[in-house]
Amino acid sequence: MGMSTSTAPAPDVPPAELPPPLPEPAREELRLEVVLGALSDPLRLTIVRKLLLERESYDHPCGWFGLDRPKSSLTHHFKALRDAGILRQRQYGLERRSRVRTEDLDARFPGLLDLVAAWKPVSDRG
Amino acid sequence: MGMSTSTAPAPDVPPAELPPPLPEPAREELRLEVVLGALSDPLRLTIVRKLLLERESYDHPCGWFGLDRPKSSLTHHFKALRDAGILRQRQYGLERRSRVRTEDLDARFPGLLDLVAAWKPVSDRG
DNA sequence: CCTCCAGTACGAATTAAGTCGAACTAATAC
DNA sequence: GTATTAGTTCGACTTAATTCGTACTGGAGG
Repeated sequence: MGMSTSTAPAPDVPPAELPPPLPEPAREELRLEVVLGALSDPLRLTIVRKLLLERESYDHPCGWFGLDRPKSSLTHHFKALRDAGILRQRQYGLERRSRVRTEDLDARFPGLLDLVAAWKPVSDRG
Repeated sequence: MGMSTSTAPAPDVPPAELPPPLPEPAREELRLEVVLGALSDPLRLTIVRKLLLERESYDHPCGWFGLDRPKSSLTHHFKALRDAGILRQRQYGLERRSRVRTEDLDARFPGLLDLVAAWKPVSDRG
């Protein structure tokens, strides 16, 4: 824990100064109907759930999800999630990393993210 | 519970035998993405919220909500809510009364209805 | 410089959802 | 029987969302 220096900007755990978040709605601006609408899509549920379940490491770039869709489609869905206030995205060089705005969402819509984390897509219902 | 007769079918508190529910998905068939999609509409949120907050009396017919929309639009939205598994509807003579499937929804998606009950439309924030 | 790479921006095609009028049905009252 | 009433069904229209190809941007490495 005392090992601070300015030598190595680690790629996964960025040092104190992060790139600024891309434009996003403030916590008070979050609207339930918009958030629910953004989450009513299986692909986007997959994205958010995966971020929730595997967030031990830091933010994740768009390709990390292994989604079999063209890039322009992914841009569209990530933007929908960011516009709804569900994801925060930061630019790290070339890649744009995403994380779930858990604090804001838990504050405004408590319990909602638990539902997303518990969700299972149709293909793997047991 | 020994007071059964066939004399007085009360209009608001129907006796033991209710009309059967209109076709609806079973509890196990409820899908989060479908439920969220159905709730991502302000008018439908209004309907469900109103039912949740003023459910002291029994099921409510479509006109009770005082929604300023043509009847065919209301049919559309009530059907969307029923198909998603959010409302249960029963036919009482001419009118079709609705209630929220609170038990099923609380079982499958705990906390979700609390979010709906706490929702406020844009027009009356602040 | 040029190349590679992650992702965006634009635009067009498709698909889905919402809106609503008009005709209809079915229960109740007369 | 007729009239009224609550709600449906159909169909057409409008609007919004999704999908994705192509062209583009902007940083990193040679």
